[in-house]
Amino acid sequence: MKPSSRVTIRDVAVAAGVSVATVSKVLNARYGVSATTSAHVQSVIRELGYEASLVAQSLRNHRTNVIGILVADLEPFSTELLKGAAKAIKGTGYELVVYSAGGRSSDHAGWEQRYLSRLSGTLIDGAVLVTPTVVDVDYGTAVVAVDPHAGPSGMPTVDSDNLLGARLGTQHLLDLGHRRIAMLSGRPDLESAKLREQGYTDALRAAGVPVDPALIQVGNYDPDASAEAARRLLDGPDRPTAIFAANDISAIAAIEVANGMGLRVPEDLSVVGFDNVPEAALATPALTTVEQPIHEMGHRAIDLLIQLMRGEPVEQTHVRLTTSLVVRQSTRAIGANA
Amino acid sequence: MKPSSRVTIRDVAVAAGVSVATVSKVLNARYGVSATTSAHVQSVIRELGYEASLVAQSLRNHRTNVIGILVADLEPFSTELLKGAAKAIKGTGYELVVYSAGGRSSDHAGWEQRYLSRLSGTLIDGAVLVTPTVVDVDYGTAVVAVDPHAGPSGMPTVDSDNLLGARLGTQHLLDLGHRRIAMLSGRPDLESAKLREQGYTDALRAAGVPVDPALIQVGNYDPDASAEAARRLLDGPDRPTAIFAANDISAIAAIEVANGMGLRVPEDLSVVGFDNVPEAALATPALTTVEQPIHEMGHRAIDLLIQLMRGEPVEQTHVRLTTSLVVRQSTRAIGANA
DNA sequence: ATCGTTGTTGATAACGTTATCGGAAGCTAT
DNA sequence: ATAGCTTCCGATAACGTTATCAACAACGAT
Repeated sequence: MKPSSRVTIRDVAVAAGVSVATVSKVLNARYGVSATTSAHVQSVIRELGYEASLVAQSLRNHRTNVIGILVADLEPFSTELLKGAAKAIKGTGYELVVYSAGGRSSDHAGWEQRYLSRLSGTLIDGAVLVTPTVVDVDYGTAVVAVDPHAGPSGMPTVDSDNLLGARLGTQHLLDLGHRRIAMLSGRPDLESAKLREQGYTDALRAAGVPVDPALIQVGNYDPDASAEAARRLLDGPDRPTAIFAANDISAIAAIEVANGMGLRVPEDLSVVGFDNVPEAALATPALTTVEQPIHEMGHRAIDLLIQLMRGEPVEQTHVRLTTSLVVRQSTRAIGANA
Repeated sequence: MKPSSRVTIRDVAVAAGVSVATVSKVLNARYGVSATTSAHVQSVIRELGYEASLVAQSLRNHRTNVIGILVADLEPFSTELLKGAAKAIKGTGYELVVYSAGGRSSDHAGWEQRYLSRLSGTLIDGAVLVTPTVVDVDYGTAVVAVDPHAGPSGMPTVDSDNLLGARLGTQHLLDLGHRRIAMLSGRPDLESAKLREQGYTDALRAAGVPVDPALIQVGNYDPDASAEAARRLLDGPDRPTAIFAANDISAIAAIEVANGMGLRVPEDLSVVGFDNVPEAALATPALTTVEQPIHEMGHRAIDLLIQLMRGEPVEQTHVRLTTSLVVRQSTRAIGANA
């Protein structure tokens, strides 16, 4: 009745009256143990509820059967990705560990490098990095980057067609008759943000609508910064009639700001987001947005990683999935009445 | 140019021309290293990109600063819980590890026991168990159970008021005039499922509506089993006009079955779910459901766990949060036309 | 009787890290 | 000059596990 400390392999050995080496052999079904001892040891293992320490195992054996998913934070995008990854990992025999330092990541770029150094070689056999900032390094382990900040490079990546998606989102607003369309852009240092902004300007130019730099404000993919940027956009004299936001979180923040200023969405202002996280559908009004197939991105990242870990040849190391428009209630034709 | 293997503390020591002990002292800011050596070692550390192995550290020091969240699978409920937990952990200095064996858990009950044995003592200082089946054991580590299968017992727990929630959901259907209300129940071995079923029967009895055992079918919290159960319910001659499902996944499965049979929701059949995961709002029609404050459950679980780990006195070891009804589009007054 | 073979078991090193302890060197006070 | 003190550094054990190798017994074959 004092199971206060872990039961180790040594406890099992003592209880069974054998050496730790023998217990280890039984555990790993190694040759060289008599049937009777094996049975006895197994019963002791069950009795004590012994389970080998993952940590000690992985320090000794450099192969664990664990895949790590390294995220800066557990926000909607990364948790959706987890669902897809979890589905992909079923039946593969691998286990999944998600690691997050919980927001401490903002202290410095290169968090993924630190996490990876801390975990790779021991604990995990391979890793999926979610929106990493550094991808040009040669890590020791098998690694796949999802939505990397610098775009596809040497490292295997999975991302989606940000350029197309931004064109679709902007075109949707153009089709509804909007001409003063603002952009709530993402973090300027990230490839995805650049592409989304470029898709926006491309669509405007193709439609013959001049691009007004004053209508592009940085929201940094962040709710607070986006709220401020939205305030700047909506406060001016010549207010835009629509906002294309670089992600759903920014779009939702913009809607809140608009409501606070007495503007109704979509009657007075149309808003389009990007990502299609579940929260987009929960917003009021439900958000029209550009969908990234996040589940599939997680699934494909795991598939690709497992191929790499097994040393199998991979047909393509850069997987790009398509994006599409999801129309909900936050957009409306200009001038249309309720 | 051969960073194929991990850079260890030994590599740093050699490169800096000191012993591993000294490097360790520098890393941990221990007393007994001159300022000049310390600076030199630190520069070498930066240069090599060295980061201490979490595994080796935790094997040696039994205190890591890592909290584990152990889940059977990464489905909507547990991922929502993660978001709340992630918020709670910010600024506490703890890191977060989510562990899942990826569906392998179904092979045997007691997965939480195995996971915990595998990780506790090493790697994690404390754990949050999500819907564990066994809670009466005295684990060695600090542990908090969320939504435990057997209801609150000796172990600290966080759950929500399932009984009240089920009454609310059923009452909503009664208020809409429904009398033949079916129940798609959960896994019979789980406390939460029992309470939800009891809330359903309580509400019916209080309204003077007889409970028909044929209208209670086991959906097991599982989409496939729920689809079958829904088929049984809707196939009969005296079809129910409403279904109260034990969770959102079951409810969504039921809606799909109804659609497949040519029944429209909510015109021909009203459906109420339980949980209010984001997927509920994404369903068509958007699901009326009983909300559990899942984010807050995750937050409170982490708060409680950290208190326990720090040995602080806790006011209450069993936290129960309230549930509430969220009305969306999947329910309608009986006989009402579109 | 001796040898080799087979079957079974245990002692030990190693994985990467940190805490403990002892020792070397430089200094001050006698 | 020597004793004592301080400062700095390195050797080593230990955490829990597994692979390697040696030891040992029993046995049949020569």
